[in-house]
Amino acid sequence: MRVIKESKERKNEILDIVEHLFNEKGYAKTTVDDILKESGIAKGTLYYHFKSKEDILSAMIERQIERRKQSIRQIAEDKTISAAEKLFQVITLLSKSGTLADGLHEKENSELHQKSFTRSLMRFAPIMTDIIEQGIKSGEFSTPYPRESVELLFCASQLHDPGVFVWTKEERRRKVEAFFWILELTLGMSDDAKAELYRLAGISKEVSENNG
Amino acid sequence: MRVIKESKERKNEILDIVEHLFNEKGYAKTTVDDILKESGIAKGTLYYHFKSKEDILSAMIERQIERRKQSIRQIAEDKTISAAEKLFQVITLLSKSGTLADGLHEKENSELHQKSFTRSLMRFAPIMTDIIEQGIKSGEFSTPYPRESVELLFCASQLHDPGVFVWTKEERRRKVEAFFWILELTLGMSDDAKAELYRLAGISKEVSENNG
DNA sequence: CCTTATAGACCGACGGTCGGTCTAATAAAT
DNA sequence: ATTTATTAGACCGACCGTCGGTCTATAAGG
Repeated sequence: MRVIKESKERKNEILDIVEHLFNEKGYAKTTVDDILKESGIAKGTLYYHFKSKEDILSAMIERQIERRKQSIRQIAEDKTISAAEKLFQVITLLSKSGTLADGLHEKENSELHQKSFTRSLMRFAPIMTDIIEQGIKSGEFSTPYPRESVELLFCASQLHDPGVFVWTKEERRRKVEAFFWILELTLGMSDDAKAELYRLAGISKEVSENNG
Repeated sequence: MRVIKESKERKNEILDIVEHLFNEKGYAKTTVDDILKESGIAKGTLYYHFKSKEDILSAMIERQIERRKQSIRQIAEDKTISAAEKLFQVITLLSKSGTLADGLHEKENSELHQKSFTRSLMRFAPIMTDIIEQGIKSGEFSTPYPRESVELLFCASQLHDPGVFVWTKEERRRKVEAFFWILELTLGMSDDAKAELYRLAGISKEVSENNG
């Protein structure tokens, strides 16, 4: 019965399970006993590793963010592609599965959503700002407020999160269009950069369509 | 002890009290018993008028939104001022006391915040879009996406909500600057409109300074 | 004028859920 | 031998929500 694992390993195991549970039933509706049942550990064990249910949530979000941060950083440091393409890749990455946790169409997940949103912005914005500044140096972009533009775009992405707002197909199409339009405008994209963005967006149109 | 009132009246009385309590302690940390104690009614009475704690939250938010909607509509229908000034007045109105409820510097108010945010956007955006379209007709603004621009600006206002993000004074200054810059850009403001906006923003600079 | 009835507002003890604590025993690792 | 990880689950207390019953007002019937 008794299996001993390193704290790190056990923690990750628990986080795997709550990630699954929270995304399925939502944070509030997942009880601690659910987590226990699913992971087959005792209550004492859970509270040995985490100090509260919310602590588990924070840890899960932090882990998710850290993973994405690595992916984003990798894109940002890629020397073989333009800033415009980097930006596009990051947007694609983030729009996959909402900005945050997977498929929480549920309301009531405000805690998860809110926490994930603010933490993501704080952690991703600096890297994305780097990308914009690379683009400014290379002449692709031109804006007096790179950081603030990134933050704005980040906020705007909430509009496309089906867990927050529900739109019709047509509304969604318009909103995606508008998003790209605002992107060009606020970043002051050069004609070349625009062309590249549209080329990329054209190729993988699924991005905007999967997102509902 | 027993005082009998009409349902409407009692409901409003309760909503007055929860408005106060939720803004002071937050939704999650306010217990139903707190509401009872503060309003001097019994539990059964509360649940006679509302079906759940969350129902109370919804009702409170709905009432707040309805009030603001009246104010915004009034501004939108004012025939004596320009669209630029209308927009400015609406922004001022909304930024007063955050986008939503007053002074919830607390985290953990995600429920209140989230609900209020989405409901506000859905209810206010149409009226604000009207204002933009008036501005387009009068030549003050020019944009292919009036509705989407409004939504974007609305989302962006979260960045200035001290209950969501905490910035230094300098950061906040920059963000307000950036906000106005993006406003001009996305709405395609004419030089006249820009000038008017800056005149108005200059006069009541307190707006951006009170907001922290 | 005096009962009787009906409805709607009101009451508060109680039930059930859920997060979190505590204890006491135990096994593996160092 | 001490520390670290684990187990099992009884127990606690805070909370939300329910339920049976009560009070008041107004109206109808005698």
